[in-house]
Amino acid sequence: MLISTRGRYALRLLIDMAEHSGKDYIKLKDVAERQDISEKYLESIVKQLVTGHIIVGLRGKGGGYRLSKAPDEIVVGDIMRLMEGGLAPVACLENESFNCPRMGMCRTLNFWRGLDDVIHKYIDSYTIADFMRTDESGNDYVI
Amino acid sequence: MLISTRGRYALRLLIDMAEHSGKDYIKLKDVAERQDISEKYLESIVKQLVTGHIIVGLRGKGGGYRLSKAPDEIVVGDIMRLMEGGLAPVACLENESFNCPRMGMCRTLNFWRGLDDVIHKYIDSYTIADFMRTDESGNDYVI
DNA sequence: CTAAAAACCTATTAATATAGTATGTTAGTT
DNA sequence: AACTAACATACTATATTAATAGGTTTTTAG
Repeated sequence: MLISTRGRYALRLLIDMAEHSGKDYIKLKDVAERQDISEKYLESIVKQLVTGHIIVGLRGKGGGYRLSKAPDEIVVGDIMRLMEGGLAPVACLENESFNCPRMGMCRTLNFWRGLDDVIHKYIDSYTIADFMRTDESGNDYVI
Repeated sequence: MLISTRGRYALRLLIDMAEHSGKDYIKLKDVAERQDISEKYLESIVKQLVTGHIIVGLRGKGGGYRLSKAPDEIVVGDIMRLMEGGLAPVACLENESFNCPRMGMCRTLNFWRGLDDVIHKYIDSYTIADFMRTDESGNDYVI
């Protein structure tokens, strides 16, 4: 599994926030309810997004979260890399610490790099805006 | 991690077998040594490849394994799907049993399907022959 | 000024997958 | 008959995932 619940939930959360953004801050409780995701689990996801400067939190009564930039500036690839801590399809590409001794002579390394490329290219071609409802018909489907 | 050691090792094993194939059957012990992979662990991988009709085993002295078809007929995508048991990048696409209740209204499903597509398209564009050494210079690199 | 609300923080846990290891048994060759 | 190599089954340590639990801090509203 390349993408875990953290990445998927983060995406749904951000789309939800983008669609419900107005003057007020958005409460996690509301998102959790609408998206049917455990509020407590969402908290840990949201924390990461705050650290990554994707969203901003405001404490206290009347507080909540808001996006730190426009939906069309939030690249899905950035969210996934943030939430999953990298997105390497194979261990060889994950980090420096792996440091495979076969690196220099490996026949398959470039193949994996190519796979890594197509994945990042794809997810970097989408922003949160691409997932938002474009009309007011109440149509929840993206065709 | 989309691809585990099983998928990676299977690929290296098949490339190794393709390059060392002659009239004799290839012994697992030799592949394990050349590739520096535990022979016992390779056994479990090889078992899956036999079941999947990618390679054929011959018991007894002088036995071993051989490819069941030409290297350029062995598609890497088929190997990965066999070894990893599917290759879904997200749980939603994995199997019928997951059966997400949001399937019908999910805003992100098509995005994940697209990701799934680019992954399969990429790995299906390679065969074992693409990894084999083309000259006799002893050059182990694929540029 | 106090109570409520909401973000923020830290620790724990059940379940599952991964990457092997260990110990055999069966079949076929020399 | 001895040897070899595939084939088979069971076990294990470690890590990750997907949460849950229970609390603390900050801020606004009444």
